[in-house]
Parts: sequence; C-alpha cells; structure tokens
Amino acid sequence: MTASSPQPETFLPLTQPVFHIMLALSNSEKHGYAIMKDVEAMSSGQFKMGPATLYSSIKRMLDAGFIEESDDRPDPDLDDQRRRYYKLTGLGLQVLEAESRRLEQLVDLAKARQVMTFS
Amino acid sequence: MTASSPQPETFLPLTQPVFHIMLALSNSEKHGYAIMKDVEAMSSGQFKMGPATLYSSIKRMLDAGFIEESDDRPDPDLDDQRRRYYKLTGLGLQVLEAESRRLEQLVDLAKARQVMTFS
DNA sequence: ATAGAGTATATCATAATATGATATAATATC
DNA sequence: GATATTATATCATATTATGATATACTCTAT
Repeated sequence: MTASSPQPETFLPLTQPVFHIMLALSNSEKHGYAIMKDVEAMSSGQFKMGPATLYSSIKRMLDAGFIEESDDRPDPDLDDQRRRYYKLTGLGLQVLEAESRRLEQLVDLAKARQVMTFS
Repeated sequence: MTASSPQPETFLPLTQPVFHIMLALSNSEKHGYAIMKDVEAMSSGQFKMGPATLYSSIKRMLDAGFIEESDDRPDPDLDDQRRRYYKLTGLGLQVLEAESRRLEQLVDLAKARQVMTFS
C-alpha cells in the first residue's frame, strides 16, 4: 500500500520556472546554479532564469514537497562546498509527469487545430 | 513584403491564462464568457478561469496586439447584445504557434527523459 | 601570488499576474 | 414574475517573477 496521498493533478498547473526546474532535475540531481544553466540550455536559450526566480522557486518547491535537498556529494575533488544539491521527491516526479501530460494534451489540441503549420 | 515586425518568439513564454485563451480562439471567434467555458472544456476541467483572470488577460492581450475585438455578430436571433467578440490577430496566431512549438519541445524532452511512464 | 572571469547562493524592492469576491444587468427557463 | 444562467466589469489582495545588488568562493592564466 504505497500511499500517494494528494493527487498530483491538484498541484497543476505549474508555473514556468517550476516546470523547467523540475525538468532539469528529472535526469539527475543538480545544484542551483547548474539548474539555472541547464534550463537555459534545455530550452535552447528560450527560457532564462535569474537567481531571484531560481531561488524563490526552489524555496516554494521545497515547501510544497516537490524537491528535497540531497546529501549525496560528488567526489571531493569535483565538489564545491558552496553547492546545495536538490532532487525530485516521489511527489515531485508524479507532479512533473502530470504536468507533462497536461501540456501534451494542449500541444495535441494545437496540432488538431492546425495552429502549428507544417508539422 | 508581408512584414511580421517583431519576432513572435520575443513574446514567449505566454502565461497559462493567455495561452489557453489564444487556443480557445484558434478555431473561432468567441466572446469572453464562451472563452471561459471553452477553456475549461478544452482542458477537461483541469484549467478553470474566473472572470477576473479572463478579463484582465484579455485586456493585456488587446494591448499586446494578440487579439482584437471583432465586429462580426451572429444572427440577431442567436446574438446577445452584451457580448464582445474577440479574434486572434496575425501576430497572435504567430505567437500561439511559437508557444505551441516551445511547449512541444518541452514535452518531447520530458518523453526523452521518460518522465511520462507508459507512453 | 594575484588579478579577473566565472561559479554559487542569497535577498531586497518592485513589477507583473492571478484570483476570489462582489456588483450589475440582461437573457432564458420554468 | 421568480430563478438560474449568461455576460461583463472591477476591487482588493495574494502570489509569483524579476532586475539589481551583495557576498564570497573557485579557477585559470599570468
């Protein structure tokens, strides 16, 4: 009986920064600055986040239980003591999945309505 | 020489209400209340908008030139004088397309990272 | 060693958005 | 003609986003 208390859908829609941060964390734990760079790279430079947006979003995500701080540190020679690593929680992953599906539905609708010409 | 002055991408990302409203207008002109109901239906009830969000978003979209008020009225017997109809402008359609593509990229990324299990 | 670029987190003050509540009135239904 | 629904509008507040600034560590090249 693996309880997944609140339904992930109740947390939707995610804000853009939160969705991007969660997507950045979906393949590996990352520290704040790495998330910031990753989001920009992931979105081909279309979505840029400054530190204020990043850290205020992280704080809210911690409070919401979407992410948690991780104690796993890389090899001391590769590490930087200033870093704080974050990872998705079980809830966070569920919410990310739900949001991805929601967006997929919207994209499908846009396609059905031929909003995206030539595709 | 059909100028499309500012690049649609510069307006991204759209906020959730704005994206939903534009998607609602993508298949036909609609009046405010119809947009509100349509957005809810379109999103299978996942996204609900109250009047404050609707009308403040509409105002911003008019200012941004994404939509414009339409003078086309339905048959007088089917009409309701209170209604104000809106339609996408050329810019609005371009922006909607750009945003749809942006979201598609993100969904594709989520899929690549196997965030969406069983699909 | 040290200067400078880049890395890393944090926070302040403000702006932009979103939202519940409420108001008003027309239209439709019973 | 009472009631529910449709329709737009706006106020006041809450939430979120963001540029700017601060602080300090790390890395590279000289």
